Amino acid sequence: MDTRIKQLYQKTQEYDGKTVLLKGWIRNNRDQKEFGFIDLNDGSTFETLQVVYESKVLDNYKEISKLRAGCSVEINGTLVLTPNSKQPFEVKANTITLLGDSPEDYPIQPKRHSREFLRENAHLRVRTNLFNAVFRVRSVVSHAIHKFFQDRNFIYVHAPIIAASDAEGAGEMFQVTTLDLDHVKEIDYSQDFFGKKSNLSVSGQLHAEAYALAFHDVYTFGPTFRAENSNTKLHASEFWMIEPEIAFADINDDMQLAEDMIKYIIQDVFDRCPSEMQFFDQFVEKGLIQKLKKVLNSKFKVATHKEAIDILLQSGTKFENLPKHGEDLATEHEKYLTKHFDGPVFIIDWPKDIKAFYMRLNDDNETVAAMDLLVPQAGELVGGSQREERMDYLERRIQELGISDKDLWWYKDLRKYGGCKHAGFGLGLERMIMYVTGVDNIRDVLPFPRTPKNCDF
RNA sequence: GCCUCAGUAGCUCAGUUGGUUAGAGCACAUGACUGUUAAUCAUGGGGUCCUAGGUUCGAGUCCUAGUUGGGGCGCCA
Repeated sequence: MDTRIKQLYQKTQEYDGKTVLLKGWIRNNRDQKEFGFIDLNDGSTFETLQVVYESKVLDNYKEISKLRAGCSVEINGTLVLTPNSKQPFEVKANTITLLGDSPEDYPIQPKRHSREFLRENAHLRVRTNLFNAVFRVRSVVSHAIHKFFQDRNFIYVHAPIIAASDAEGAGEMFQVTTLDLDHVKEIDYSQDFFGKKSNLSVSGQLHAEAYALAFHDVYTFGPTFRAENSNTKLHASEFWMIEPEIAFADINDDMQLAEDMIKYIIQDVFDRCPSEMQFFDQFVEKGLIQKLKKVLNSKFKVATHKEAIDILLQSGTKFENLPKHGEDLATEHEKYLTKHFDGPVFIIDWPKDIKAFYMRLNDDNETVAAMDLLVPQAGELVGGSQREERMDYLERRIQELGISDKDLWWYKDLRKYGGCKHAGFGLGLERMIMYVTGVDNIRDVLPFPRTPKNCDF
């Protein structure tokens, strides 16, 4: 039975002097006259293992010394402690067998590559330190999110991925159809698969609300699709979102939940990915660990939209877009605000005209109980609101915004039957990973990113 | 969608005012080396200078179009 390198790091003393069988990929191979060193990675951990091999032990020494980065090998050897060396232990090989060769044109070399080059080799880039670390953290963050909610008795809801309603008024959607578009002359949606026009989901929120009004506390966690022609470091056409929804709760409960969740995720990544975090801190964003520790130990700031605009107006900064009461924040405004507050900041009480129909109208009749959490680098990390639970208010907003409500009858039923105040938010998984790792491009935290004009792999 | 920058060896890049045979580091190949760890040292091979067209005695360099990628902004939970 083969051993994983992670086990060797976890129980080094137990393996001292023992024979182990390892399978993995060569990261680097340095040979000398009578002996050589292989840096082996088997994917079980960020760390590599140094394997020492000697000509007097291996009968295939010459061949092994020629193996290049990328080769997969099987190694039978003995673990020895090396307390005086750079690495705590190494494996002295008894036998090394080549399993899969790697020709000299293997794109991943033991050197620095540009992110752009690695994006074009998305199938191989995960073999580098950076992407190995990013995608292990992505897995750990995903698990942390489930742990956080499950520990709090939240129900995990699988919202549908295909939906007919575009009630949210969100942007462009990917259409789903089985019509033979190459031949159909006039499109008749009643002849389409669902008998009506359907799209990939842009949000699971409305469905989550239905389940929150039965389970009290729920969350969704799944892929989301946006067909916007957005070309930025923060936007992808396919990404993952987490959308908790809590009943008998208001906007303050909502913000508290978001803050607790984000801190929980950060702590869990610190606990489970210390090597990865060290790597990010050293090579991706200097001071990352300190920044996140500070976030863990401080209360998130809160400012109303009006206060935020005032701060911008009084800043003396010349913005390309003039900050204005009642209007949305531009990217440069968000950046200024996160710098001003020196950490995550909730912007609350947004003008109703620039927010969605389902957000609860405040008593001033001008603003809604919405909150956006802004963080440096990842921009809008969380967006949420208390939902409008009052039927008459909801119907008025639907009318004001000219939304077709024929698909919303079931959503309104949630108010008609046992309605209650409730709230929720959406967290962009990729933006969370960007924030935690310091990686500043969303295309580098998605395994095979989809963006406009790019659906390779 | 708008603006902007770039494309030179497998990778990262340099390339002067338009001038003779286009360079470096890493990688690769061969060799040296009894503890390397982004090993080191020596030698060597490796180029459709993104594509097409144009200006010129002469284009990697200048012009036009296309294409691919980066960045900024917008759109956007």
